[in-house]
Amino acid sequence: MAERAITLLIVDDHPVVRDGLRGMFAAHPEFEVLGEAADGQQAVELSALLDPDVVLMDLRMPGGGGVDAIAELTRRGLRCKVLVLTTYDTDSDTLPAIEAGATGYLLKDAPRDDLFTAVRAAAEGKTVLSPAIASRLVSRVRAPGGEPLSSREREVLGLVAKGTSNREIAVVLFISEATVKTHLTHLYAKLGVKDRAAAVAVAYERGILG
Amino acid sequence: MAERAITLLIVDDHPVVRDGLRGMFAAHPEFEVLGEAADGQQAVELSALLDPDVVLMDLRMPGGGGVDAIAELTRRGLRCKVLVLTTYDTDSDTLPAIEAGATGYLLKDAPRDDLFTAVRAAAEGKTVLSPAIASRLVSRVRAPGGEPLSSREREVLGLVAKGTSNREIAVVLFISEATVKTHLTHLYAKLGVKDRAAAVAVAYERGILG
DNA sequence: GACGGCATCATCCGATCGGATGATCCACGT
DNA sequence: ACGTGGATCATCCGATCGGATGATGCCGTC
Repeated sequence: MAERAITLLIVDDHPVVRDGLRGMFAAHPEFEVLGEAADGQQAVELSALLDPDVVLMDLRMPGGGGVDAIAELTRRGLRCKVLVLTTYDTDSDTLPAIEAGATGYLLKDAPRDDLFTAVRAAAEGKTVLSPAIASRLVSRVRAPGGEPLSSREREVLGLVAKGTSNREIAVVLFISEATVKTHLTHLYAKLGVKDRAAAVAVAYERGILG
Repeated sequence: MAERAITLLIVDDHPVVRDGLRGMFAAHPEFEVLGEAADGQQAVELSALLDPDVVLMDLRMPGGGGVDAIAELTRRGLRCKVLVLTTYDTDSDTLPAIEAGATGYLLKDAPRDDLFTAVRAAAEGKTVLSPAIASRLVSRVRAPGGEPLSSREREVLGLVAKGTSNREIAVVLFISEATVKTHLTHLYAKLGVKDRAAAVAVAYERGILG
Protein backbone atom coordinates (compact mmCIF):
# COMPACT_ATOMS: atom_id res chain seq x y z
CA MET A 1 0.00 0.00 0.00
CA ALA A 2 0.75 3.69 -0.05
CA GLU A 3 3.31 3.51 -2.81
CA ARG A 4 2.01 6.80 -4.07
CA ALA A 5 -1.04 8.82 -3.16
CA ILE A 6 -4.07 8.56 -5.43
CA THR A 7 -4.62 12.03 -6.84
CA LEU A 8 -8.13 13.44 -7.08
CA LEU A 9 -10.08 16.18 -8.73
CA ILE A 10 -13.40 17.07 -7.11
CA VAL A 11 -16.17 18.36 -9.36
CA ASP A 12 -19.41 19.58 -7.83
CA ASP A 13 -21.35 22.79 -7.98
CA HIS A 14 -22.13 22.66 -4.28
CA PRO A 15 -19.47 24.21 -2.05
CA VAL A 16 -20.79 22.16 0.82
CA VAL A 17 -20.22 18.90 -0.98
CA ARG A 18 -16.79 19.93 -2.24
CA ASP A 19 -15.75 20.77 1.30
CA GLY A 20 -17.09 17.52 2.59
CA LEU A 21 -15.24 15.45 0.03
CA ARG A 22 -12.05 17.45 0.32
CA GLY A 23 -12.02 17.11 4.07
CA MET A 24 -12.75 13.45 3.90
CA PHE A 25 -9.95 12.63 1.51
CA ALA A 26 -7.47 15.12 2.90
CA ALA A 27 -7.61 13.25 6.19
CA HIS A 28 -6.18 10.15 4.51
CA PRO A 29 -2.54 10.19 3.38
CA GLU A 30 -3.54 7.62 0.80
CA PHE A 31 -5.29 10.32 -1.22
CA GLU A 32 -4.33 13.73 -2.48
CA VAL A 33 -6.86 16.27 -3.66
CA LEU A 34 -5.32 18.24 -6.50
CA GLY A 35 -8.16 20.65 -7.01
CA GLU A 36 -11.85 21.39 -7.28
CA ALA A 37 -14.13 22.41 -10.11
CA ALA A 38 -17.65 23.76 -9.97
CA ASP A 39 -18.87 22.83 -13.43
CA GLY A 40 -18.18 20.64 -16.42
CA GLN A 41 -15.97 23.09 -18.28
CA GLN A 42 -13.69 23.67 -15.31
CA ALA A 43 -13.61 19.94 -14.79
CA VAL A 44 -12.26 19.32 -18.28
CA GLU A 45 -9.73 22.12 -18.06
CA LEU A 46 -8.42 21.13 -14.66
CA SER A 47 -8.29 17.47 -15.57
CA ALA A 48 -6.07 18.29 -18.52
CA LEU A 49 -3.93 20.57 -16.36
CA LEU A 50 -3.60 18.55 -13.17
CA ASP A 51 -3.80 15.04 -14.58
CA PRO A 52 -5.51 13.45 -11.58
CA ASP A 53 -5.87 9.70 -11.17
CA VAL A 54 -9.57 9.93 -10.40
CA VAL A 55 -12.17 12.58 -11.05
CA LEU A 56 -15.04 12.63 -8.56
CA MET A 57 -17.89 14.15 -10.48
CA ASP A 58 -21.41 15.25 -9.74
CA LEU A 59 -23.70 14.90 -12.71
CA ARG A 60 -26.14 17.72 -12.30
CA MET A 61 -24.34 20.98 -12.68
CA PRO A 62 -24.99 24.32 -14.27
CA GLY A 63 -22.85 25.36 -17.22
CA GLY A 64 -21.85 22.14 -18.87
CA GLY A 65 -23.54 19.01 -17.63
CA GLY A 66 -21.47 16.27 -16.12
CA VAL A 67 -22.23 13.83 -18.91
CA ASP A 68 -20.84 16.21 -21.52
CA ALA A 69 -17.74 16.70 -19.43
CA ILE A 70 -17.20 12.96 -19.16
CA ALA A 71 -17.62 12.55 -22.88
CA GLU A 72 -15.11 15.32 -23.49
CA LEU A 73 -12.58 13.75 -21.16
CA THR A 74 -12.97 10.44 -22.93
CA ARG A 75 -12.69 12.08 -26.32
CA ARG A 76 -9.43 13.73 -25.34
CA GLY A 77 -8.09 10.39 -24.27
CA LEU A 78 -7.14 11.54 -20.81
CA ARG A 79 -6.01 8.74 -18.54
CA CYS A 80 -8.08 9.82 -15.56
CA LYS A 81 -10.94 7.64 -14.34
CA VAL A 82 -14.25 9.31 -13.71
CA LEU A 83 -16.21 8.27 -10.66
CA VAL A 84 -19.70 9.70 -10.76
CA LEU A 85 -21.00 10.75 -7.37
CA THR A 86 -24.63 11.60 -7.55
CA THR A 87 -27.35 12.35 -5.08
CA TYR A 88 -30.29 10.28 -6.18
CA ASP A 89 -30.48 7.04 -7.98
CA THR A 90 -33.35 8.35 -10.03
CA ASP A 91 -31.06 10.28 -12.30
CA SER A 92 -31.96 9.66 -15.88
CA ASP A 93 -28.31 10.27 -16.69
CA THR A 94 -27.08 7.04 -15.18
CA LEU A 95 -26.74 5.19 -18.43
CA PRO A 96 -25.52 8.11 -20.52
CA ALA A 97 -22.79 8.78 -17.96
CA ILE A 98 -21.53 5.23 -18.17
CA GLU A 99 -21.79 5.23 -21.92
CA ALA A 100 -19.81 8.45 -21.95
CA GLY A 101 -17.00 6.69 -20.14
CA ALA A 102 -17.60 6.91 -16.43
CA THR A 103 -15.70 4.23 -14.52
CA GLY A 104 -18.08 4.09 -11.60
CA TYR A 105 -21.30 5.39 -10.24
CA LEU A 106 -21.93 5.95 -6.55
CA LEU A 107 -24.66 7.56 -4.51
CA LYS A 108 -23.57 10.34 -2.21
CA ASP A 109 -25.20 8.67 0.72
CA ALA A 110 -22.69 5.84 0.55
CA PRO A 111 -20.73 5.27 3.73
CA ARG A 112 -17.29 6.85 3.87
CA ASP A 113 -15.45 3.57 3.57
CA ASP A 114 -17.37 2.64 0.45
CA LEU A 115 -16.25 5.89 -1.04
CA PHE A 116 -12.60 5.18 -0.31
CA THR A 117 -12.91 1.67 -1.64
CA ALA A 118 -14.60 2.93 -4.75
CA VAL A 119 -11.92 5.52 -5.41
CA ARG A 120 -9.17 2.91 -5.01
CA ALA A 121 -10.99 0.58 -7.36
CA ALA A 122 -11.61 3.35 -9.86
CA ALA A 123 -7.95 4.30 -9.79
CA GLU A 124 -7.18 0.76 -10.91
CA GLY A 125 -9.71 1.04 -13.66
CA LYS A 126 -12.27 -1.21 -12.04
CA THR A 127 -15.91 -0.47 -12.51
CA VAL A 128 -17.72 0.32 -9.30
CA LEU A 129 -21.47 0.60 -9.07
CA SER A 130 -23.44 1.17 -5.92
CA PRO A 131 -26.00 -1.56 -5.35
CA ALA A 132 -28.96 0.71 -6.06
CA ILE A 133 -27.41 1.83 -9.33
CA ALA A 134 -26.41 -1.65 -10.33
CA SER A 135 -29.92 -2.97 -9.91
CA ARG A 136 -31.28 -0.09 -11.90
CA LEU A 137 -28.83 -0.89 -14.65
CA VAL A 138 -29.77 -4.51 -14.96
CA SER A 139 -33.45 -3.64 -15.02
CA ARG A 140 -32.71 -1.14 -17.75
CA VAL A 141 -30.87 -3.66 -19.77
CA ARG A 142 -33.60 -6.20 -19.34
CA ALA A 143 -36.31 -3.68 -20.22
CA PRO A 144 -35.10 -2.20 -23.52
CA GLY A 145 -36.01 1.13 -22.03
CA GLY A 146 -33.56 3.06 -23.99
CA GLU A 147 -34.14 4.40 -27.48
CA PRO A 148 -33.58 8.14 -27.33
CA LEU A 149 -36.14 10.56 -28.72
CA SER A 150 -35.17 12.93 -31.48
CA SER A 151 -35.24 16.61 -30.63
CA ARG A 152 -38.36 17.09 -32.70
CA GLU A 153 -40.08 14.27 -30.90
CA ARG A 154 -39.20 15.74 -27.54
CA GLU A 155 -40.58 19.04 -28.73
CA VAL A 156 -43.88 17.46 -29.70
CA LEU A 157 -44.00 15.54 -26.45
CA GLY A 158 -43.48 18.68 -24.45
CA LEU A 159 -46.46 20.31 -26.12
CA VAL A 160 -48.57 17.21 -25.62
CA ALA A 161 -47.82 17.43 -21.91
CA LYS A 162 -49.27 20.93 -21.93
CA GLY A 163 -52.55 19.64 -23.31
CA THR A 164 -51.92 20.90 -26.84
CA SER A 165 -53.93 19.12 -29.54
CA ASN A 166 -52.27 17.73 -32.61
CA ARG A 167 -53.68 20.52 -34.74
CA GLU A 168 -52.42 23.17 -32.34
CA ILE A 169 -49.01 21.55 -32.19
CA ALA A 170 -48.89 21.66 -35.98
CA VAL A 171 -49.54 25.40 -35.90
CA VAL A 172 -46.98 26.06 -33.20
CA LEU A 173 -44.24 24.09 -34.92
CA PHE A 174 -45.11 25.27 -38.44
CA ILE A 175 -45.65 21.74 -39.69
CA SER A 176 -48.69 19.78 -40.81
CA GLU A 177 -50.92 17.82 -38.50
CA ALA A 178 -49.91 14.65 -40.35
CA THR A 179 -46.31 15.22 -39.37
CA VAL A 180 -47.26 15.71 -35.76
CA LYS A 181 -49.02 12.38 -35.83
CA THR A 182 -46.00 10.74 -37.39
CA HIS A 183 -43.76 12.06 -34.64
CA LEU A 184 -46.25 10.85 -32.08
CA THR A 185 -46.47 7.31 -33.40
CA HIS A 186 -42.69 7.18 -33.51
CA LEU A 187 -42.26 8.35 -29.96
CA TYR A 188 -45.01 6.05 -28.75
CA ALA A 189 -43.02 3.16 -30.16
CA LYS A 190 -39.80 4.39 -28.59
CA LEU A 191 -41.38 4.87 -25.20
CA GLY A 192 -43.32 1.64 -25.37
CA VAL A 193 -46.71 3.23 -24.86
CA LYS A 194 -49.90 3.51 -26.82
CA ASP A 195 -51.33 6.92 -26.06
CA ARG A 196 -50.28 10.45 -25.20
CA ALA A 197 -51.14 10.22 -21.53
CA ALA A 198 -48.86 7.25 -20.98
CA ALA A 199 -46.18 8.91 -23.08
CA VAL A 200 -46.22 11.90 -20.76
CA ALA A 201 -46.05 9.61 -17.73
CA VAL A 202 -43.06 7.67 -19.08
CA ALA A 203 -41.38 10.92 -20.03
CA TYR A 204 -41.64 12.14 -16.47
CA GLU A 205 -40.44 8.82 -15.09
CA ARG A 206 -37.37 8.94 -17.30
CA GLY A 207 -36.65 12.57 -16.70
CA ILE A 208 -37.35 13.57 -20.29
CA LEU A 209 -39.91 16.01 -18.95
CA GLY A 210 -40.10 17.71 -15.59
CA MET B 1 -21.84 39.91 18.00
CA ALA B 2 -20.72 36.65 19.43
CA GLU B 3 -22.69 36.91 22.65
CA ARG B 4 -23.27 33.20 22.47
CA ALA B 5 -22.64 30.69 19.74
CA ILE B 6 -25.61 29.67 17.59
CA THR B 7 -26.10 25.96 18.20
CA LEU B 8 -26.84 23.65 15.30
CA LEU B 9 -28.13 20.21 14.54
CA ILE B 10 -27.25 18.81 11.12
CA VAL B 11 -29.69 16.40 9.52
CA ASP B 12 -28.78 14.72 6.25
CA ASP B 13 -28.55 11.14 5.14
CA HIS B 14 -25.34 11.83 3.23
CA PRO B 15 -22.17 11.54 5.30
CA VAL B 16 -20.42 13.71 2.75
CA VAL B 17 -22.83 16.55 3.21
CA ARG B 18 -22.80 16.22 6.98
CA ASP B 19 -19.03 16.46 7.00
CA GLY B 20 -19.10 19.43 4.68
CA LEU B 21 -21.56 21.33 6.81
CA ARG B 22 -19.93 20.38 10.09
CA GLY B 23 -16.53 21.47 8.84
CA MET B 24 -17.89 24.69 7.51
CA PHE B 25 -19.62 25.70 10.71
CA ALA B 26 -17.00 24.31 13.05
CA ALA B 27 -14.50 26.71 11.50
CA HIS B 28 -16.54 29.64 12.76
CA PRO B 29 -16.64 30.34 16.49
CA GLU B 30 -19.98 31.98 15.93
CA PHE B 31 -21.55 28.55 15.45
CA GLU B 32 -21.51 25.36 17.41
CA VAL B 33 -22.54 22.04 15.92
CA LEU B 34 -24.24 20.00 18.64
CA GLY B 35 -24.79 16.87 16.63
CA GLU B 36 -25.80 15.12 13.46
CA ALA B 37 -28.73 12.99 12.43
CA ALA B 38 -29.16 10.80 9.40
CA ASP B 39 -32.93 10.66 9.19
CA GLY B 40 -36.12 12.26 10.36
CA GLN B 41 -36.58 10.16 13.49
CA GLN B 42 -33.07 10.82 14.75
CA ALA B 43 -33.62 14.48 13.95
CA VAL B 44 -36.65 14.69 16.20
CA GLU B 45 -35.01 12.77 19.02
CA LEU B 46 -31.79 14.76 18.94
CA SER B 47 -33.61 18.05 18.65
CA ALA B 48 -35.52 17.27 21.81
CA LEU B 49 -32.34 16.14 23.54
CA LEU B 50 -29.86 18.78 22.43
CA ASP B 51 -32.20 21.73 22.03
CA PRO B 52 -30.30 23.41 19.19
CA ASP B 53 -31.08 26.93 17.98
CA VAL B 54 -31.26 25.88 14.36
CA VAL B 55 -31.81 22.54 12.66
CA LEU B 56 -30.26 22.26 9.22
CA MET B 57 -32.35 19.66 7.48
CA ASP B 58 -32.30 17.85 4.19
CA LEU B 59 -35.76 16.95 2.96
CA ARG B 60 -35.21 13.72 1.10
CA MET B 61 -34.18 11.06 3.49
CA PRO B 62 -34.90 7.41 4.07
CA GLY B 63 -36.80 6.40 7.18
CA GLY B 64 -38.94 9.36 8.04
CA GLY B 65 -39.12 12.10 5.48
CA GLY B 66 -37.93 15.56 6.34
CA VAL B 67 -41.39 17.05 6.12
CA ASP B 68 -42.76 14.67 8.70
CA ALA B 69 -39.87 15.46 10.99
CA ILE B 70 -40.52 19.17 10.69
CA ALA B 71 -44.20 18.67 11.41
CA GLU B 72 -43.31 16.62 14.47
CA LEU B 73 -40.92 19.26 15.77
CA THR B 74 -43.58 21.89 15.34
CA ARG B 75 -46.19 19.72 17.00
CA ARG B 76 -43.96 19.26 20.02
CA GLY B 77 -43.56 22.99 20.28
CA LEU B 78 -39.78 22.88 20.27
CA ARG B 79 -38.16 26.27 20.04
CA CYS B 80 -35.66 25.33 17.36
CA LYS B 81 -35.89 26.86 13.92
CA VAL B 82 -35.72 24.53 10.97
CA LEU B 83 -33.71 25.62 7.96
CA VAL B 84 -34.32 23.31 5.03
CA LEU B 85 -31.24 22.69 2.93
CA THR B 86 -32.14 20.89 -0.21
CA THR B 87 -30.37 19.97 -3.37
CA TYR B 88 -32.73 20.89 -6.14
CA ASP B 89 -35.37 23.53 -6.36
CA THR B 90 -37.65 21.10 -8.12
CA ASP B 91 -38.64 19.42 -4.91
CA SER B 92 -42.36 19.05 -4.69
CA ASP B 93 -41.96 19.27 -0.93
CA THR B 94 -41.12 22.94 -0.90
CA LEU B 95 -44.55 24.10 0.12
CA PRO B 96 -45.33 21.22 2.49
CA ALA B 97 -42.07 21.86 4.32
CA ILE B 98 -42.90 25.49 4.87
CA GLU B 99 -46.43 24.67 5.85
CA ALA B 100 -45.04 22.15 8.31
CA GLY B 101 -43.12 24.92 9.97
CA ALA B 102 -39.76 25.33 8.27
CA THR B 103 -38.26 28.74 8.89
CA GLY B 104 -36.22 28.86 5.73
CA TYR B 105 -35.47 27.05 2.55
CA LEU B 106 -32.08 27.11 0.88
CA LEU B 107 -30.46 25.29 -2.01
CA LYS B 108 -27.27 23.43 -1.18
CA ASP B 109 -25.43 25.14 -3.97
CA ALA B 110 -25.74 28.43 -2.13
CA PRO B 111 -22.43 30.17 -1.44
CA ARG B 112 -20.95 29.65 2.01
CA ASP B 113 -21.66 33.17 3.17
CA ASP B 114 -25.31 32.88 2.20
CA LEU B 115 -25.50 29.81 4.36
CA PHE B 116 -24.06 31.62 7.37
CA THR B 117 -26.35 34.57 6.83
CA ALA B 118 -29.32 32.26 6.51
CA VAL B 119 -28.49 30.43 9.72
CA ARG B 120 -28.12 33.70 11.63
CA ALA B 121 -31.42 34.91 10.24
CA ALA B 122 -33.13 31.63 11.02
CA ALA B 123 -31.82 31.74 14.58
CA GLU B 124 -33.63 35.05 14.96
CA GLY B 125 -36.78 33.53 13.56
CA LYS B 126 -36.58 35.30 10.23
CA THR B 127 -37.78 33.52 7.14
CA VAL B 128 -35.07 32.97 4.57
CA LEU B 129 -35.80 31.73 1.09
CA SER B 130 -33.28 31.34 -1.68
CA PRO B 131 -34.24 33.35 -4.74
CA ALA B 132 -35.07 30.29 -6.81
CA ILE B 133 -37.34 28.95 -4.09
CA ALA B 134 -38.94 32.31 -3.48
CA SER B 135 -39.92 32.71 -7.10
CA ARG B 136 -41.34 29.22 -7.14
CA LEU B 137 -43.39 30.08 -4.11
CA VAL B 138 -44.93 33.22 -5.50
CA SER B 139 -45.84 31.45 -8.72
CA ARG B 140 -47.46 28.71 -6.66
CA VAL B 141 -49.43 31.21 -4.67
CA ARG B 142 -50.55 33.09 -7.74
CA ALA B 143 -51.69 29.91 -9.44
CA PRO B 144 -54.27 28.57 -6.99
CA GLY B 145 -52.79 25.17 -7.50
CA GLY B 146 -54.74 23.60 -4.83
CA GLU B 147 -58.03 21.67 -5.04
CA PRO B 148 -57.23 18.17 -3.88
CA LEU B 149 -58.35 15.17 -5.89
CA SER B 150 -60.61 12.58 -4.34
CA SER B 151 -59.11 9.15 -3.84
CA ARG B 152 -61.20 7.76 -6.66
CA GLU B 153 -60.01 10.49 -8.97
CA ARG B 154 -56.41 9.79 -8.11
CA GLU B 155 -57.04 6.15 -8.81
CA VAL B 156 -58.43 6.91 -12.25
CA LEU B 157 -55.60 9.32 -12.96
CA GLY B 158 -53.04 6.71 -12.07
CA LEU B 159 -54.51 4.31 -14.58
CA VAL B 160 -54.69 7.02 -17.21
CA ALA B 161 -50.96 7.58 -16.73
CA LYS B 162 -50.43 3.91 -17.55
CA GLY B 163 -52.16 4.34 -20.89
CA THR B 164 -55.36 2.63 -19.79
CA SER B 165 -58.43 3.52 -21.84
CA ASN B 166 -61.63 4.64 -20.19
CA ARG B 167 -63.29 1.35 -20.94
CA GLU B 168 -60.38 -0.60 -19.46
CA ILE B 169 -60.38 1.60 -16.38
CA ALA B 170 -64.08 0.85 -15.96
CA VAL B 171 -63.34 -2.87 -15.98
CA VAL B 172 -60.45 -2.58 -13.54
CA LEU B 173 -62.38 -0.46 -11.06
CA PHE B 174 -65.66 -2.37 -11.45
CA ILE B 175 -67.55 0.73 -12.48
CA SER B 176 -69.14 1.86 -15.73
CA GLU B 177 -67.33 3.77 -18.42
CA ALA B 178 -69.67 6.69 -17.83
CA THR B 179 -68.47 6.98 -14.26
CA VAL B 180 -64.88 6.95 -15.39
CA LYS B 181 -65.62 9.86 -17.68
CA THR B 182 -67.31 11.72 -14.89
CA HIS B 183 -64.26 11.31 -12.67
CA LEU B 184 -62.09 12.48 -15.51
CA THR B 185 -64.04 15.65 -16.22
CA HIS B 186 -63.98 16.45 -12.53
CA LEU B 187 -60.27 15.98 -12.19
CA TYR B 188 -59.62 17.92 -15.36
CA ALA B 189 -61.44 20.84 -13.78
CA LYS B 190 -59.52 20.50 -10.54
CA LEU B 191 -56.16 20.33 -12.28
CA GLY B 192 -57.01 23.07 -14.72
CA VAL B 193 -56.39 21.01 -17.82
CA LYS B 194 -58.41 19.85 -20.76
CA ASP B 195 -57.11 16.40 -21.64
CA ARG B 196 -55.58 13.34 -20.08
CA ALA B 197 -52.06 14.01 -21.24
CA ALA B 198 -51.95 17.40 -19.55
CA ALA B 199 -53.58 15.92 -16.47
CA VAL B 200 -50.75 13.41 -16.19
CA ALA B 201 -48.19 16.17 -16.65
CA VAL B 202 -49.71 18.35 -13.95
CA ALA B 203 -49.98 15.35 -11.67
CA TYR B 204 -46.26 14.72 -12.00
CA GLU B 205 -45.44 18.38 -11.50
CA ARG B 206 -47.42 18.47 -8.28
CA GLY B 207 -46.14 15.19 -7.01
CA ILE B 208 -49.53 13.48 -7.21
CA LEU B 209 -47.91 10.90 -9.44
CA GLY B 210 -44.34 9.75 -9.61
C1' DG C 1 -84.14 16.77 8.06
C1' DA C 2 -82.00 19.52 4.53
C1' DC C 3 -77.65 20.26 2.11
C1' DG C 4 -73.29 19.43 -0.07
C1' DG C 5 -69.70 16.33 -1.62
C1' DC C 6 -68.66 11.97 -3.57
C1' DA C 7 -69.57 8.12 -6.37
C1' DT C 8 -72.40 6.06 -9.45
C1' DC C 9 -74.87 5.59 -14.04
C1' DA C 10 -76.96 6.90 -18.91
C1' DT C 11 -77.22 9.02 -23.58
C1' DC C 12 -75.89 11.82 -27.41
C1' DC C 13 -72.63 13.85 -30.48
C1' DG C 14 -68.88 16.30 -32.52
C1' DA C 15 -63.87 16.48 -32.04
C1' DT C 16 -59.75 14.18 -31.71
C1' DC C 17 -56.79 10.49 -31.76
C1' DG C 18 -54.12 6.37 -33.33
C1' DG C 19 -53.00 2.90 -36.94
C1' DA C 20 -51.82 1.67 -41.49
C1' DT C 21 -49.49 2.94 -45.59
C1' DG C 22 -46.69 5.13 -48.73
C1' DA C 23 -43.99 8.99 -50.32
C1' DT C 24 -40.36 12.91 -50.71
C1' DC C 25 -36.30 15.45 -49.16
C1' DC C 26 -32.06 16.23 -46.83
C1' DA C 27 -27.95 15.40 -44.03
C1' DC C 28 -24.46 12.38 -42.62
C1' DG C 29 -21.32 8.72 -42.63
C1' DT C 30 -19.08 4.78 -45.28
C1' DA D 1 -22.41 6.58 -54.57
C1' DC D 2 -25.32 4.41 -51.43
C1' DG D 3 -27.68 3.50 -47.21
C1' DT D 4 -29.61 5.17 -42.99
C1' DG D 5 -32.27 7.98 -40.22
C1' DG D 6 -34.81 12.24 -39.28
C1' DA D 7 -38.35 15.36 -40.82
C1' DT D 8 -41.82 16.29 -43.74
C1' DC D 9 -46.54 15.38 -45.92
C1' DA D 10 -51.13 12.88 -47.39
C1' DT D 11 -55.35 9.99 -46.92
C1' DC D 12 -58.60 6.87 -44.87
C1' DC D 13 -61.08 4.99 -41.07
C1' DG D 14 -62.48 2.98 -36.81
C1' DA D 15 -61.79 3.83 -31.89
C1' DT D 16 -61.72 6.87 -28.27
C1' DC D 17 -62.33 10.98 -25.97
C1' DG D 18 -64.50 15.16 -23.94
C1' DG D 19 -68.65 18.07 -23.20
C1' DA D 20 -73.32 18.68 -22.01
C1' DT D 21 -77.06 17.21 -19.27
C1' DG D 22 -79.60 14.89 -15.94
C1' DA D 23 -80.40 11.47 -12.39
C1' DT D 24 -79.81 8.35 -8.12
C1' DG D 25 -77.89 6.80 -3.63
C1' DC D 26 -74.84 7.36 0.34
C1' DC D 27 -72.76 9.78 4.06
C1' DG D 28 -71.46 13.23 7.21
C1' DT D 29 -72.56 17.86 8.87
C1' DC D 30 -75.11 21.69 10.48
